[in-house]
Amino acid sequence: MKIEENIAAVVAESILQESGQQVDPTTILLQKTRKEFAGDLTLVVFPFVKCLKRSPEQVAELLGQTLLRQIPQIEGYNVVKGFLNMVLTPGFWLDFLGREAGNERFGYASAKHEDPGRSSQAKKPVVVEFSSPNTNKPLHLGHIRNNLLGYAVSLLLEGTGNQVVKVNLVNDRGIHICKSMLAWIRFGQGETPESSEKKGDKLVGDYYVVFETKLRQQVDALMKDKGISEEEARKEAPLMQEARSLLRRWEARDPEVLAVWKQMNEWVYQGFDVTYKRMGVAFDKTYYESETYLLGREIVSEGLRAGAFYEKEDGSVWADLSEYELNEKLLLRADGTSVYMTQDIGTAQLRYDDFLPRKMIYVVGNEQNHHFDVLKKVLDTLGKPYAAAIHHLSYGMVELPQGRMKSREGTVVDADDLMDEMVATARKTTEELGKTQGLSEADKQELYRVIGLGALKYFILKVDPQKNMLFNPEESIDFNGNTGPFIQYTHARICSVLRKASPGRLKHAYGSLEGISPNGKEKELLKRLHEFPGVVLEAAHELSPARVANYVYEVAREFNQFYHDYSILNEPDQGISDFRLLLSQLTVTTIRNGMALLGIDVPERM
RNA sequence: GGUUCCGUAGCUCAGCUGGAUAGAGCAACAGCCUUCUAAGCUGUGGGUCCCAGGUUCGAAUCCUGGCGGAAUCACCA
Repeated sequence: MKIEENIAAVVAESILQESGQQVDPTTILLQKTRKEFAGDLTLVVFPFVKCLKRSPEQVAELLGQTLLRQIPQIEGYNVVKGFLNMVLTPGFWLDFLGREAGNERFGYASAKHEDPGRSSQAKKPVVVEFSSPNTNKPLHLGHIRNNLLGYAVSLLLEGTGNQVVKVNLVNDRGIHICKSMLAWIRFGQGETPESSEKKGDKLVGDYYVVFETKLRQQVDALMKDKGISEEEARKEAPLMQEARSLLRRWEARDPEVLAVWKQMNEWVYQGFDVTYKRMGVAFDKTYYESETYLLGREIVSEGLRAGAFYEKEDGSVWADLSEYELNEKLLLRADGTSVYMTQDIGTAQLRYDDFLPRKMIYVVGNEQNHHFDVLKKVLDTLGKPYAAAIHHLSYGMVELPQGRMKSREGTVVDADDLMDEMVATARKTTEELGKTQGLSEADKQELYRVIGLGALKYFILKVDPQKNMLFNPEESIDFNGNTGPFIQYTHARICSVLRKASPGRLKHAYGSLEGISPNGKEKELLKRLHEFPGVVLEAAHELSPARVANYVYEVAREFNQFYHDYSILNEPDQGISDFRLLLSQLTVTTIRNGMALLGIDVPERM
């Protein structure tokens, strides 16, 4: 039993004895003692003063005495106002260290879905959708946040015992890809990634820009010549009409159009693969909108027959959600073609049929909050059992100093470029510090990659997903302070110490903890490490990798303070030296596992 | 206009289900490398936690109302 539970039980019992009243277990609030007070755990006694009819100090004193008597791991206490600060025995902390220092999986939970004793519900997987790119443009900084967040959340859920299925939903059809196709057909002269030595997604993205540029010219001319509004001009522009016609031909399965479409998407996927691989993300399954929208269309038609939806005179199909304050929502156009919502209805069903998940998490920007409210309601209206299983993990936008990224203003931060820059900065900084002697060229390249990507990933993941975040391209991402490289550096530093310890030292050290009394810094660090499994659980529960990121930073900071003040290997007292070695060992595991849960690698040297 | 989210130091961000004197980093300034990696450590300055009420023994945290910002309310995705 955890000591916190033990204390809570004694407190509840004690209050029952004194007052005859049952206390609400949630009012027994144990927190770690603040640094400026003596003690390890603090109980807030204010909630109990009323029923015990005594002053806060008296209540704290009473509970303190009882706890001291009944719980052997408590060796003392002090009372400050309504706070009871308890001091745990060195033995408690040393037991913890001895138990976990050799545990490579410290912080991870056992796999619940493989546990035969678990309920069938707990064994069901969680599906996490992220990335979800369009095939007309390369990935940018916004996608980076999405991918890193989705991947880290998947790792967190896996790390806490869930079976996770990572899925990508590629939006490979629609007017946007037709625009790229049209521009390529009209102006491309057969250009291919091979002929131009461009990444496939970049090539297709460039034609999207060509389309928009040429369209702009036509629109401007139309507005000037005919004096019509921009909106009308966009509709009338020949290029726009051709793009529409291309879409219709695509939906009609015109072989010529399908061939171009297939070819261009293939180029894009090859490009995306390179980017995903570099980013370090991967998927268990990829859905394509071109393969799911038909199912969505069927489900909507069924819903219409069943009376869940209604048809307008022009033949379009709508859901009436006005009773939920959500207005009406189009589900099928008059010409029978589908919209985004139609497609999402289809994929939800497909996903449910494929995996029977207990939860379906969608990592999608907060600009789509409304879309998911509607989706859940529509599925609910259809009586779909999985409507309640849908969870929109809504995250904030990445903004630039001048606001959102706008392709028209050329302020989009390209994912590949950004990763290149980060790695280049990592190389430059590392070379300046000159600590890589003895590393092969390949090792060095790998190190630059690990540091550059670590800096980028940590920068993104340390921010609470819900919040918008700012990225300033003018200032490169920092490598000092609360950053990925700082944490990686701390890891490398500890590895260096562990390498220098004579072989077999660690094993021998487990036996020699008896009689050690950790000093202030050591205990701070131990207490911090003790929190790790709880932090991981909370982070998984809240789907917030930021919790882990900020925690790991605290660990690294506290280790560096300890490292600065005390010697590990040069400590003359063998017992203390062994203890510090184990402390370092557990710290390195915590950093490595914590970073791994974020999808960030840590180097052994840097 | 309706709905949702956000507002904490000059800047970027923490602050867990309400708990003690609100914390880091960056930037600025001042120190610390013949000792296990100085991408480190220490110190100084820096706050009306947007504002006003309310609930509470106790509010940055919860409620109400303002103010400011963002998103959304598409036959775009």
